[in-house]
Amino acid sequence: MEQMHFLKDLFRKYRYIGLYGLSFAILVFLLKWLQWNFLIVDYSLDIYIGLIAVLFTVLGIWIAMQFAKGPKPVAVAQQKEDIAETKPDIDQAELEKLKLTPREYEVLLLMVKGHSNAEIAESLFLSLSTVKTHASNLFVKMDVASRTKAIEKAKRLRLTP
Amino acid sequence: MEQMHFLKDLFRKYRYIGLYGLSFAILVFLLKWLQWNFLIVDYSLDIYIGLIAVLFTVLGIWIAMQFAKGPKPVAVAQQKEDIAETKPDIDQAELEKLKLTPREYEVLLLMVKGHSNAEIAESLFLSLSTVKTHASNLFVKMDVASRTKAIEKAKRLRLTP
DNA sequence: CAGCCATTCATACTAAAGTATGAAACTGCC
DNA sequence: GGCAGTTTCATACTTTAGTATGAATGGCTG
Repeated sequence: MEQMHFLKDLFRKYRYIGLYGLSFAILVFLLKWLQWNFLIVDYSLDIYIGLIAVLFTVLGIWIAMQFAKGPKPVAVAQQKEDIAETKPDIDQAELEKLKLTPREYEVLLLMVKGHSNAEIAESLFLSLSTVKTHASNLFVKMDVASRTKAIEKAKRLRLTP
Repeated sequence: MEQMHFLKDLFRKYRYIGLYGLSFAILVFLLKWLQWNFLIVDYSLDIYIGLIAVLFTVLGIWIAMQFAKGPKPVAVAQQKEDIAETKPDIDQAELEKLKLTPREYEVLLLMVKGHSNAEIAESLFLSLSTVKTHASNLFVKMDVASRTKAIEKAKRLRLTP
């Protein structure tokens, strides 16, 4: 039981790294395939190189985007500052008054985008139960009675991009 | 004078694209250099490919980060103007596409304000049942599955003030 | 006037949201 | 190590939202 739980935790922690690893592996296969289908037919090496360059540039952008919107355990304060810099539309003062936890804020962001609890659970790799807990605590802190009111208030106080 | 200003604006707008182009050019030179210094010495092609992959992944991440840092002061000002211009009015065309009945639109307006079905019923002097009917028909016409998605779509398409 | 549409409401049902409570594990801090 | 706060999850429950179906009314129109 203990070990099962340990493995579960391990999986959760390194899920993203695993995903990137898998993606990388798939790319390598893709490259090998390209190598056989382009080089053998005696196409220019430059084209092959170019393809790789574009492919990996896209990969890099994708990775950066994943990290940008992904979990940031400690760097939430930094993230908030970044948002404050890039999206002047957010009322940082109002946001801090509410004392939302990073996770609660993430849930709020997806809520505002119109996602259901189930969808939020999938996006954040959480159980439905956990999302409900975050949502409920969120409503208390925001002093609202439902998600629609939370969305309205978030928009009105400019708490979200 | 006019033309100078125009060129200045042009430069400002496409400065980043220029920078990326320049970076890209430098990279291509770098690659050619690598090609001569590795391939000629008969190193494995795979190592060369690997280097390119890593290099362009990093390039991709860098590009993404540059964009993540966001549009600069001028762009932001422009963005604000756009918002100021476009926010107050309603996209009549999009609204008419949906063919909502007047009553359905009233319900939608209150929905966006965060009201529950019960509150809407009170506001419009209707039974809860009727509000539900309007809401349900509304969702079909808007092609959404829930009120939160309807709210998000209404905001996005600027169907409400 | 018959037909269409909008509006209203009811009933009955399913699905989702929201609340309450308890619990386990981790983090950062003194 | 103990403590406060965060995160995660479960279970059980109530409330609200949403769907389906049917039906009555009134306005408008060809």
